Amino acid sequence: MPLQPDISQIASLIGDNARARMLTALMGGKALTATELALEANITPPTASSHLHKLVEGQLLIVRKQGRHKYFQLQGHDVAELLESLLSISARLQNPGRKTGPSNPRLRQARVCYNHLAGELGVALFDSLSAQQLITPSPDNTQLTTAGHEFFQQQGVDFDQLKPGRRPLCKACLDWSERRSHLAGVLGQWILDDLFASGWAERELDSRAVRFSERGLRLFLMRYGIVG
Amino acid sequence: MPLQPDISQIASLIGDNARARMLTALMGGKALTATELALEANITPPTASSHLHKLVEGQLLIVRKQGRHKYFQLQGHDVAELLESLLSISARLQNPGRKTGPSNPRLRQARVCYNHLAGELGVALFDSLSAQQLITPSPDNTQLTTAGHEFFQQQGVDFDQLKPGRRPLCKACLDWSERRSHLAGVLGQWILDDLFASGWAERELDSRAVRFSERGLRLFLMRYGIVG
DNA sequence: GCGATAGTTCGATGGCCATCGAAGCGAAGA
DNA sequence: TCTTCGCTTCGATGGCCATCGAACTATCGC
Repeated sequence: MPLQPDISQIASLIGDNARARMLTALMGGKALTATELALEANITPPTASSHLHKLVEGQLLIVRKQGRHKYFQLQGHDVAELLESLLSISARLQNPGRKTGPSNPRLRQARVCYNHLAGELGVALFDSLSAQQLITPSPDNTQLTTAGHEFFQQQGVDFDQLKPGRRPLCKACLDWSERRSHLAGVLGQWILDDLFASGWAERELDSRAVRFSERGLRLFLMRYGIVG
Repeated sequence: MPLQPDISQIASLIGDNARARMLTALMGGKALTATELALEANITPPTASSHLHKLVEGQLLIVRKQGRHKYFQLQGHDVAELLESLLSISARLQNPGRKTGPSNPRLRQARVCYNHLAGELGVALFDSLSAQQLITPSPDNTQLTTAGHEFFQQQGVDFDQLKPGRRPLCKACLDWSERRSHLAGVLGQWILDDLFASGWAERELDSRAVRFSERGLRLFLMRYGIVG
């Protein structure tokens, strides 16, 4: 039993370029297969297999076998949060001053952060919900107000079905491009899922970017009272 | 200008055992010299010099030259936060289930987290301030209530002198041993500094542990209304 | 100035590990 | 059953990098 946890183990897992690319690819929230991840990291299947084995061993990924495919995904929210904070710091250090965030406008506007919406729109959503007093934040678990509860119930959220397991309903997640909070947690996940389900937006195939349809964007802004 | 920031650079800096030990040593908040850090990491001065050069280059550390000594410290709060979250995850993964936190009771009870108080006492302090409505937390910058403002003014805080620069006055920091919040930010720093200044506690020489005197502990608990 | 101490530079060494090609394995599908 | 596809295992290769000893520079105390 160590006196202090060994940081270097986990850090060195992320510290390899190929593995880092796999992990950031998995920040898109979708489970990806071994070959897809090999493609993403620009390495051959054998190399990828070795890396993935280590990542699973190190408990950063979990794997699900399905037929002859192997689907990998991030182990959990805390891993996603760690990656997000690494992205945040790296962005700041590598873009000295300047405008923060990715040059790719699509990524900056809206992207998936593990299982919820991030980017300009994600931050705007969070701000709007705060301004309307639908959420009342607290440090560890951001709370939904009674007004917020009512609001989301009207939007079709079944709070009984989103059984409050160990995951918090609401949670503030620091956005690496905007450096402000966006909404994570079960509710954040519901909002993103709902976006896709209602056809207002769709995932881009090979990236974390979220593409809104023109109509979808309009309806999204209207529903959540986002101005600007 | 990269489409996504390169995580692996920073992660690999932390991913070396010797460097990781230096960084965690610097979580104590004190600036340390090159030889002290070499001692801490169990390496010879030349090796340490090479590592420290890389850490400064990578903007994780800043260095201050003083005579023939070179004092190193963490570059800033975000670096400290990144390390803290790494500690948190590593602790969970390496102590499967079981009781969280370090086995060293001194470290568990009270330790320095960069520049503020962490551990059981740090968490208890945060809870007590919350319960007394002296702080009212929000996700990005935890606010001081008017009652809290008054309270700390009585304790001798000169809010004019703690000029609100870019750093927030209050801030919730996730504790890696307790998995709950403790108080960071300018005010968190003031509390720790005050602890040392008033002689209620002192740093242990070679670790992050904070040693309270018997009298100091009693006064500390009383001042901040901590029960238990 | 002269020794002592802090830190660096240099070069050599060694080990770890990412990488790949080739071969193996297992599941799907025809 | 044979082929194809997804993934893994094995072995070999190469490169990067942590490490140290020795020599060097700089600063301090005297």
